[in-house]
Amino acid sequence: MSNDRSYLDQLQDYYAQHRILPSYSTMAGLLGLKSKSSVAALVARLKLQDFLEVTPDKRLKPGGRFFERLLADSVRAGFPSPANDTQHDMLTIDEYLVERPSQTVLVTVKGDSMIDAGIHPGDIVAVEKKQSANVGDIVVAIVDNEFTLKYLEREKGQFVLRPANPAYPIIRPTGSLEIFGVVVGLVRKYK
Amino acid sequence: MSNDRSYLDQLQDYYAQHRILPSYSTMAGLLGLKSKSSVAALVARLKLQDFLEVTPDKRLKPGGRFFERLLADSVRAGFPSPANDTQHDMLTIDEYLVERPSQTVLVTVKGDSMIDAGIHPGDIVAVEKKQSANVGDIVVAIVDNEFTLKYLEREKGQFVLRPANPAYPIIRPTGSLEIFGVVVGLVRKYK
DNA sequence: AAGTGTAGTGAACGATCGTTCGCCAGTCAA
DNA sequence: TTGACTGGCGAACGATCGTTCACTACACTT
Repeated sequence: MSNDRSYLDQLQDYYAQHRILPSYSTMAGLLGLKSKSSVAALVARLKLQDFLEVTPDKRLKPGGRFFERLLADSVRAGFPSPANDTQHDMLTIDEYLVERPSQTVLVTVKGDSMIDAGIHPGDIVAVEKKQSANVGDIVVAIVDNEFTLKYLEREKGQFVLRPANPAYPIIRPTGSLEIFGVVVGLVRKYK
Repeated sequence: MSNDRSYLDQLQDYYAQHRILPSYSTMAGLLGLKSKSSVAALVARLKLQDFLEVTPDKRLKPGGRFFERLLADSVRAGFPSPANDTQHDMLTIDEYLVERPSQTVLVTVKGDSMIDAGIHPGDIVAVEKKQSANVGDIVVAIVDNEFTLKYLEREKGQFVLRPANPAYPIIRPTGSLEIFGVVVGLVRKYK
């Protein structure tokens, strides 16, 4: 039923507060239902719509569509136009950017060698640590014992590091190229 | 023990995958521990360090520091530094970027009118809602009932909206200028 | 060598979990 | 009016949960 929508809303609120899903009985209390079996039925319905899933060990977890926000939320927030392109299926920026926390490090950008890629000095990039990268990726390589942020490109069968700034030279590493990780995200704070 | 750190890493990875915390027994399997009581002890330790908390109904949930990320120095801090002490710089992206959550909205950038400011289409800007802004700020204004992302400038005593792209014209609003909010942050996800 | 503290083990226990089933009330179409 | 459908209720059930406790193994002190 369409009532499921408001139930889902409350679940989303709970999740936003606690970052986990409640048990069936606390769900019942939360949603105003008086029986766990009602909750079970609701959960079954939400699972069918991909709002909820279960882990391999049968624990309840948010599904693919769980983080969809209602258009009404935006409208309520005072948006003048019903532009759906302002929608975000996102709760926190961290979870949006970082998929493998244990392998991810934040690095403050120094210098303007990647300025044409929209990466400014002072920006913070999220770097996922791994040795392999694809051509075209923005990578953090280790050159002269320092982090270097560049495009990874291939030139005559060799990997090179290309800055996004014509004032800087392409770096052609002698011997092997030590790659620290791949840039998966960027964060900039203004003011 | 410093081993707790690697346990926490695995917990964070699990959470990033599933968006929930596992039960003690699946934790044991995940971490290579053979007893739930080991997990209980670990959880108790992590709770003391504010990495984990419990909800009012005694469910385990991520704590305040659960989403902290390592902020590496540009000079080779030696990320694989295993035993290096606990005192690394930590940063929580959301707290870093969003200071007033209730007043802040995320908006996806459309068009390339701010490209020279390093704001690309598809990027997400964090907008703090308020009517007042300073000259030089990047603001979200409402023009013709649509959002517009531009620099706020002053020209002959009048406010104007200046794009960061020579291909676009400066917008000189007729009458008053309606400002939706000020851009306080930018987020970009690669790949 | 004895003592102290710190993970980790393994078993037991009551509490809580999510499931299941029968039943009820309202809605809607035939 | 009947019958099918839907959402919710309440109770019962076995499975799993997290806790607790006694014990082992190892690393440091002193």
